[in-house]
Amino acid sequence: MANKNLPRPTEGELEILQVLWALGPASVRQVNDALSANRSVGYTTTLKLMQIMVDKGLLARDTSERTHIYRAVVAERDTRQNLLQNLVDQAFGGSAMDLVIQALGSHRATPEELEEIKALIERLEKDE
Amino acid sequence: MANKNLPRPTEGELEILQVLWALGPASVRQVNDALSANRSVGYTTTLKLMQIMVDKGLLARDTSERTHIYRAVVAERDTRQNLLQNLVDQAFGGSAMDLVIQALGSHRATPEELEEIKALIERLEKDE
DNA sequence: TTTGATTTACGAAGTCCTTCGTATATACTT
DNA sequence: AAGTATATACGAAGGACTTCGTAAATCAAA
Repeated sequence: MANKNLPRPTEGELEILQVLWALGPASVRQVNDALSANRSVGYTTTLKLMQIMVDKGLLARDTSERTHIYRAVVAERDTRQNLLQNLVDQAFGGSAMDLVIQALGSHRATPEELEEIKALIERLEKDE
Repeated sequence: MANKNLPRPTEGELEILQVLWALGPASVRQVNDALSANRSVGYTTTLKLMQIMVDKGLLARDTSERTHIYRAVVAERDTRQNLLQNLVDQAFGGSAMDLVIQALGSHRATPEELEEIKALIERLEKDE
């Protein structure tokens, strides 16, 4: 029975998760190549971080071949949810709606996005 | 001209900022008492953290009396904005609207809040 | 086969964050 | 005045995070 009380990923770990969410299961080499497209990072740095993430339970790996294949254990949506909840609690006094209002007010949204949000609100109001 | 490139506050620093935003300028004793209402924290721990925050430019202090009085240099709204932007960049691929949609969909909102958000959207649509 | 490339494992350095003990100075109380 | 309480300053320990060097094993190429 897997323990689902996984730790919140750090910034560096989040970068690796993004890559694995995009690529699916991948080797250290593949992840490091993807990270290297954005910034300079040593191969063993990426390796070490991914090994630590396995220890933490954030990643799992297949070691049946010489080149180990890693995959994300945590889902992107769940991770986003945890980080969101964390920010709401820490900086918005627990009010997710305060966060929504500030995000809406300070970031440019396209008309399509605004329509999508309106539709979502309609649905929420019906559920009440 | 003050340099406004202030660092992102840590979790512990954010707790102290919340207190100072609520109380206004206050002593270490007052801040520590407020923090102690929620969790056990030593007086010198709070003192040290607040001194570090002065070094970083997050707080300013009046040392004209024996008991120094500290105040937040950064505004609550600006800090929220920075943390929000950070989360959007790190976990939502830069899309603030993806964040809004996830927050709306996964947190309970009161009808009043939904009305407020709808009104905000109406205003945004007129500005387009 | 020998050489070079790739991969994993291990450990250690450096930084940042949190926490607290101790020393020193100042104010208050009796 | 003596002793107690309160405040600041300083340093250091411990943990977490990031980074990388080096060693050992495996594979590929000359």
